[in-house]
Amino acid sequence: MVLEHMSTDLYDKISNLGKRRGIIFPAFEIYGGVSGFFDYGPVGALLKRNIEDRWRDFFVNKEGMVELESSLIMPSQVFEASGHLSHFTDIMTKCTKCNRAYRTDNLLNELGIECREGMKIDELDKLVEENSIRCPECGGALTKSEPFNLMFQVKIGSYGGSIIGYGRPEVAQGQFVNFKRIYSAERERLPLGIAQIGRCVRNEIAPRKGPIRLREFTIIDYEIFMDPENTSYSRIKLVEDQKLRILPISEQVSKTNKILEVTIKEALEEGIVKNQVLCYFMALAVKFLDNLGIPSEKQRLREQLPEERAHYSSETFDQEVWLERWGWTEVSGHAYRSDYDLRNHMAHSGVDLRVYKAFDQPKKVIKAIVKPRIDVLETEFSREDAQKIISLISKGDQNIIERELKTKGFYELTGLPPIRLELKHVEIIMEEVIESGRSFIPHVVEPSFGIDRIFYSTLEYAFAEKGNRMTLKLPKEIAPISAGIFPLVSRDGLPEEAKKLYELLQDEGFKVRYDESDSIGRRYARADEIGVPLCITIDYQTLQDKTVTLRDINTWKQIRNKSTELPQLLREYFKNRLQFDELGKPVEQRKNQSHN
RNA sequence: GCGACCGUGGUCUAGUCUGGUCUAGGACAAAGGCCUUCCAAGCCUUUAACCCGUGUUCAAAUCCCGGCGGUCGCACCA
Repeated sequence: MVLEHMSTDLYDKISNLGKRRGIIFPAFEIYGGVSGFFDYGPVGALLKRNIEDRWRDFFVNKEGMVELESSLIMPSQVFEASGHLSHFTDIMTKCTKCNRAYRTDNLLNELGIECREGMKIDELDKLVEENSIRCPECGGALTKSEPFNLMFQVKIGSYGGSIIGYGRPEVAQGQFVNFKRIYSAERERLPLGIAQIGRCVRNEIAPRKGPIRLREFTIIDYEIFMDPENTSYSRIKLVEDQKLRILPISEQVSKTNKILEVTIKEALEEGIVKNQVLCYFMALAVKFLDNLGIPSEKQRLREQLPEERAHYSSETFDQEVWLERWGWTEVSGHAYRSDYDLRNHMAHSGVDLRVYKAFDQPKKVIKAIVKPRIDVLETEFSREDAQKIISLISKGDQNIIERELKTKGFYELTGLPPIRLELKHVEIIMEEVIESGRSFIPHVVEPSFGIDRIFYSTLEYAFAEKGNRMTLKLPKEIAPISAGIFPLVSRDGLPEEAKKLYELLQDEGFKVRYDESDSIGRRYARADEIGVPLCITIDYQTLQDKTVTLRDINTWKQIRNKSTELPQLLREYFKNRLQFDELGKPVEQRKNQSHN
């Protein structure tokens, strides 16, 4: 989608506002800036924190789940196990003539030369040479390939013997490496959701699109560990009828791109979404953004095409939001990660990360015991090989060996070379044992949110203009400042009275701002720009009866009530138990008399 | 990383083609004061910019080169 911006668009307006009011702006501006880095100013930091707290409330507190805060820098072993070291490293080649850079494997694939995943640099270069491949753009010769890693590498420790670490490109690995500890601290329950809000770094080649694609950003990764044999989520009953807007693979392949509007119940029944847990949290994600003021009709859940999905994931959806300049933009991803991560950490660390779950009742299980017949083996194989075979049998899954021998008549032992084990080589004894439970690696459903993108989307949907005035119509729950406290004029004791109320509300835990400079209208306008939902004005009547006026950011309506009532009333108002109109008696709109 | 276009106070811009009249003009914003009984009123004062670095020239915001940054397109975004 190509959008022409002859005039300033929403992004321009928001980046101006962001700079002027200390919301969000490019980092290191005094040194010319570095692309891919943005800083949050005083107002932005508050808003971002409120959005994160909102997320906590939705996904952690209300779901009875837990939170983790793990290290940003992790040793290389973590990323060897997670696959990031191989997958986040692109092997690139450059044209010596026009300087264009290519991923060597992509270049080969495009030219119909097959190369398998994880090929070494030498092997790729050899293919380039053998097929005498040159720059597809200008025909120039290509350089030797070099690895380009999207992860920031750091040396841990300063003297010799330091170890290599990386800045995490996602926070999720923290949950996996700490799984065992948290699982036991949380009394060994499944499903167990472990959330983490944290900074991540990726050394992107060419970050663009303002705060949409950053080199340092905040991610919320939420790992929901569950028993693969029980992937139901009881709370789904509560939201069955919620509508989801889904763009399935089929609609993308056929290029019709029609968004299906289905209830959660239908989505699951019709297999549009296969995993119940995944579906539940996607629905919650839609609700969450809706709660931030991003209407659900401006969102969609796009199913990732098989080629864009991670190889271990059987289904992945992106939650996308419509942004004026960039169209549909991913703000969260929802992936079924199977047991991939824990399995790999288990293999690399050697630590058993399986969980044990007792059966309701101990079960009688028929177990096969495969006993090698040493006499037969030794006549057919050398003594050494026979020993190897015996060892391999004992390490293998006896039930599987038994089943294969009985159905196929042989079982292939994975030695080098593979050895064909036949029924005559063993004696099979079926034994009845009592098992009280089973061990397994939990499977994981991962909703993952890009907070900076959600932050920007929230601003875009809150932004409103009235004449030459701008207003951030943020939901009051996430407003950076809850109320502005203004004396109508800066004399006659009104400032003193206003400051009393300011301190009272501060003491009561509200985020409030006091302002007495310029006309009252100008102060309202300033407050509107940073999304202050309520402006409280102290006027001459306050001096007589202690009542103040409250003005609503959206309607400009005013009501009047006693200032001593405010802490209680505001608390209810910000919890959404009271509407603005219920905060006091309406005030007639006044005309400005002084300016006539 | 490649290509095109672009970079002037806090924000938006005029000026760049055709070097000097620009120690840079305007609008809005901001700070201080006066005034002020409800939606950016008015008056006074103040702050404040040519992205960075070379070069060409008597003279550079303006022209050349390099860097950094931005937008768009391509590529990248397991």
